[in-house]
Amino acid sequence: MLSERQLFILRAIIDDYTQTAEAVGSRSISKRSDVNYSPATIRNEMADLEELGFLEKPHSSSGRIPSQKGYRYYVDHLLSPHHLSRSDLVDLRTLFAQKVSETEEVIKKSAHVLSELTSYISVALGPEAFEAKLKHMQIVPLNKESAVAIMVTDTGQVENRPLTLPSEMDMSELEKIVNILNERLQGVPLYKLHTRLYTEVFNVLEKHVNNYRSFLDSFEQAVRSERPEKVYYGGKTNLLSQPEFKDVEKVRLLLELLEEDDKVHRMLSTGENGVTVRIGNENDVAAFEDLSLITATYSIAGKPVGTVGILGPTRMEYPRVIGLLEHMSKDLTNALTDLYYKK
Amino acid sequence: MLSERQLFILRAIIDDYTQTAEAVGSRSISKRSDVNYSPATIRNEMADLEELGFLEKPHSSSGRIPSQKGYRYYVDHLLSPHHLSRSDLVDLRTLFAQKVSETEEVIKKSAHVLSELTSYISVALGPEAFEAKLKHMQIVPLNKESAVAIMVTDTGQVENRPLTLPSEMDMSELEKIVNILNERLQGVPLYKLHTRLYTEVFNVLEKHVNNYRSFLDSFEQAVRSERPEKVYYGGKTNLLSQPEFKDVEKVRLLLELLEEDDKVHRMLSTGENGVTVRIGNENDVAAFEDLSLITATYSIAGKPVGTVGILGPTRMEYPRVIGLLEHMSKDLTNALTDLYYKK
DNA sequence: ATTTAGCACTCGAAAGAATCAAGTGCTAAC
DNA sequence: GTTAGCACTTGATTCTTTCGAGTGCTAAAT
Repeated sequence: MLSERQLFILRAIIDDYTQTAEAVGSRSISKRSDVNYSPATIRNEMADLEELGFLEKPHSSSGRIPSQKGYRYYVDHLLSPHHLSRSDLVDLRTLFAQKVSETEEVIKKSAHVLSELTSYISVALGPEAFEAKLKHMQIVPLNKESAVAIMVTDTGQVENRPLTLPSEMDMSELEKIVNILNERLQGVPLYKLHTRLYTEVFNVLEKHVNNYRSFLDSFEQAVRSERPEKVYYGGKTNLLSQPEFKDVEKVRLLLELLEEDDKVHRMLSTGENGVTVRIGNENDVAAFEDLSLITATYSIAGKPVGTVGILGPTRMEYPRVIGLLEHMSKDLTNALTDLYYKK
Repeated sequence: MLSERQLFILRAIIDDYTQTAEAVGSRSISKRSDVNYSPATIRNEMADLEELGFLEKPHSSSGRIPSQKGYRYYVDHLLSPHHLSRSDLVDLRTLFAQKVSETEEVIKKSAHVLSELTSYISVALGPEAFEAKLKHMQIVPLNKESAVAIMVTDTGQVENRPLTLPSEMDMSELEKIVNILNERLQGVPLYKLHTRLYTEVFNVLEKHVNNYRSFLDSFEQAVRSERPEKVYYGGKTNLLSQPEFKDVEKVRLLLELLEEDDKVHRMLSTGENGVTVRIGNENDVAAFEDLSLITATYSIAGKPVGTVGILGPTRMEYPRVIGLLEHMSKDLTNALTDLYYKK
């Protein structure tokens, strides 16, 4: 068990290092006005903390920096529930004071504000259209051969897919098909559409439409084609000002990773609900070695649908970032739920 | 006027520097098998070329590098119409051999292929939906208050905007409105929609619909809200491997600029048709000082609608990149024209 | 039994000096 | 007009030196 004083010193070192990015020496802590121990005493404690794995030394005669274990302890045990500063609150409030009219826009803006506020990189996953249910379907023919299928979900998202029409299909027939599709598929989640097509629609179509076979094939393909999930970033360049990225090679590795949306997507959608903190190697990605990722989920009508997060150096301002994300997550949940379920 | 030999030397220096990124000395040129002059002779010519402004020296005792004027001369006068290498052609052909089914996807892929092929950054502007004409309009109500307006253009693009419904509007009325809108607005370019609304639709709506006023207001706003144009990038991190970007600060400036889509958009949409080469400062952007931007436009049915480009170091492989872009521009034009206008 | 002053020691960062290699410009010879 | 020869310039690299911040340990003070 760590003594009161050890806790104090650990916290002091993390706070200091968070700001300066330089190893913290015993003297600089001892000089703080709320400290009455001599540098020597503090050195002894530091040596103990190092032995316990909470601190480490970049080289043998330097000050200490927190280890990953140190940060972990700090986040798990030393973090008082953080109250956001007045100005942070104001910034968040103005964001959500604007009339929210479209999901994508809100997510983008949230990511932007988060990165502005923190000077770190923010990431956001849009709400998964996938689970949403079909509200209305429309097929608009463009010419004899091609058309666009449009699907509107109950959450107001619009998906559109190009479609090839069988050569001998006339307008009235197409209209009939659309009616049948709407009748049979309303309320079906998008990801189930293509299976339902055969169980629900096939035989009805068979009865009423001549050329149903080739149409159905092309339609099924259009419906099936999965959209890769979108990842939104804010302030991708912010980290470049941080001293841990003075090396271009590191920058390249990180930015290359961030361009692979699917990897990032997998990393963010952990399934866990609420705020999650992953420090350094806990991310299982080499490029994140000295980065931490903090994520929070947001929901629509009680169902978690997306994630916002902050990617910063391991020495990031945990309390503030966690506070911000908690708050942002709540605001997003409210705004989106309002948007789709207001009566 | 430059002598035959001067032209040869200028070209040799540019070709060499393009590959090595190191100042070129007289000896290394003289050693080439197709050269019979001694280093001293070449030094004399180099001194003349420098005086004329085509070459410069990083420092007094180093070899020469091409100046911006040198590159400009090279591009304008020294470039033989470039034939693409077999492997480049193959890569492009396989890209367009796949069935093209959606605009955005094609543009994205094109950008990706370009950056892969060149190891530079590729940029692409999607086709402007703005000029396209309305083919069909649909309004899908989500609940009592909100709806989504969907506009399909004759080029197959789908735009959707959220909409607030007046509180006392029933379904039959909405249907009537949609019919009127379609009847009156079909064939109108999207960017003219909101003006036409008042000249064409206002008085008809007045006659047939009770609650037309507040609906029209909200609809007009939805239609007016301009979508910021999208810019697609490929290989944003490619340049980081180039020696001109060993300095993180430069990287930051560039990447920050690239995040401002509107600026990039303006830079790319010059109005000029065909292939354009802008070298270094010709771009009027500080961050592009040692970068060149080569762009080419692509068209749908003869009308230029978008741009693809390559951003690389000034010492880029001009002939190859120009060849690639010319080719890509033609392929894109064909693919997209096919997509929308095939009979 | 803690705490602290004192001091030798360690190590990286910064500054300076020495060396090297590539390349030039100029002069004089071909 | 061309070229060999040579003194000279300059950035890059490597090695030293110096400096300062900080440690660990011992012994004295509380």
